[in-house]
Amino acid sequence: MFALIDGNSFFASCERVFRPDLWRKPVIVLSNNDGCVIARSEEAKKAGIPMGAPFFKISGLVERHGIAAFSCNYELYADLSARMMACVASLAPALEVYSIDEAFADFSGITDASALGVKIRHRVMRWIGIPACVGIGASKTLAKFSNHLAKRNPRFSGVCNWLDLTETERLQWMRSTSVFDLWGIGRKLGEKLLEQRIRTVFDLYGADPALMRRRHSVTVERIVHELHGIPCLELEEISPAQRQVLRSRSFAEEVSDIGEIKAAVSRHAHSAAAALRRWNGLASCVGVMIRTNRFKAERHFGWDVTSLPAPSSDTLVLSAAATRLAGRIFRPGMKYKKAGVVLLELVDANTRTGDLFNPGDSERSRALMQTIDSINSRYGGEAVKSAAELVGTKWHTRRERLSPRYTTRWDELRRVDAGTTNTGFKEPVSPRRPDFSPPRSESATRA
DNA sequence: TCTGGGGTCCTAGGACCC
DNA sequence: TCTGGGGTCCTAGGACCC
Repeated sequence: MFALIDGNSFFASCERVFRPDLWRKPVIVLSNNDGCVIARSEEAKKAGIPMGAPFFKISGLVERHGIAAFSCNYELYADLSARMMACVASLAPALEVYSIDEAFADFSGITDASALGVKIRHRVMRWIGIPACVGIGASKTLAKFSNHLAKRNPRFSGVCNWLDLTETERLQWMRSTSVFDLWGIGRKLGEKLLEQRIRTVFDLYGADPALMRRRHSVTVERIVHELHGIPCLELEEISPAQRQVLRSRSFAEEVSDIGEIKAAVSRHAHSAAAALRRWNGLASCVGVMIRTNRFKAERHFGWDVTSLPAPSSDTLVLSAAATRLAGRIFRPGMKYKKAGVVLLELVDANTRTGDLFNPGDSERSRALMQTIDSINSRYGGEAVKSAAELVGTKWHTRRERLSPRYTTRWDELRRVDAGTTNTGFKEPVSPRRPDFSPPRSESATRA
């Protein structure tokens, strides 16, 4: 038996944790460069904000409905996510953290799964301040589907256990849900299924698994089995080693100066190398991409890869290779809008077989990287950076609506002045959620 | 004016091996 | 005249996920 625990409108909910004045108000979170909508609270959905909408196209709607719009505060979300996962793990030890806002749990052998689901949901709300839903089923796909139902139907109160439903209810829910809403069915597959008159989850449930494999792929066959409660996917408590690290960002403005392009590439190389060192990895290859605005007629997509003499996690080595590539693919006169760095063919530094003639990163390099990492972890990600990154500002990312990193920076802590009248900390105007409201003392402690 | 970022998996086809 | 069978590895492209 599997459970799927999923934070509701996760990024939007994170923005509300320290802003009770925004409870029950429409909230949206924007992608990097304040580009598109990537998270919406229920109220924002009701106001008609579509997922993925470019911000500039909906700014009228935002204005009219008084919607609070935030730049993406990834540092905050990652920290609240880690806290949420630890909280879930306190009740469900066998956990697979599937994404920033969801986790699968092994519920096998649990006598009252629904009660445990309710308990998890309440604890996550009480301890972290994030509303979550729980779906329970005999396969991951059914747990996902149940979670989907729990999110959309108030009658489940946030927890849906497929095993508790009657056969009639199950068929009803499957008949009334589009096949596009299933985990693993995207736009293309959904359209192909539609051509064969497979419209609802029920239609796919009734399809022949072997035929689905022949017509589509083994993944669709698995979904059919999983809908019947035959699990084809296991809980992966230990995530397999990462195969690549990619860092890329759009620029606030178009850039045609090679110095500025190299500054951006250098930044991404530093960030990617730091990510690599976090799990003690080494990269054998480095790739660089630069791209003009994809919505304009004049286009150039530059891309090249190089392999290193020896696998490395040294920021200086990786960044030198990356900026060299950038110089090679750059075309003078083009206006670039995005740059990225990829680290490929990753190996684990602990288990790698060394090369007699190419020892790779020296002791000195390792010590230097360790020092940089500890300074950056204490004073913020970019406290130590390379001089190349100081060139230009057009390539910086636009983030005009950024909230404080309440939980990871001392100087951005939520400030509460006790005993004064004007605290800047507004109590929620509307009543709180009745089943969730934490006791006053606890919410004060959290803040 | 303005349009995101970071991943993985599966399949088909070609190259190559014995 | 006649020209097999079985396998792996790699890559590109497509599709999916959040």
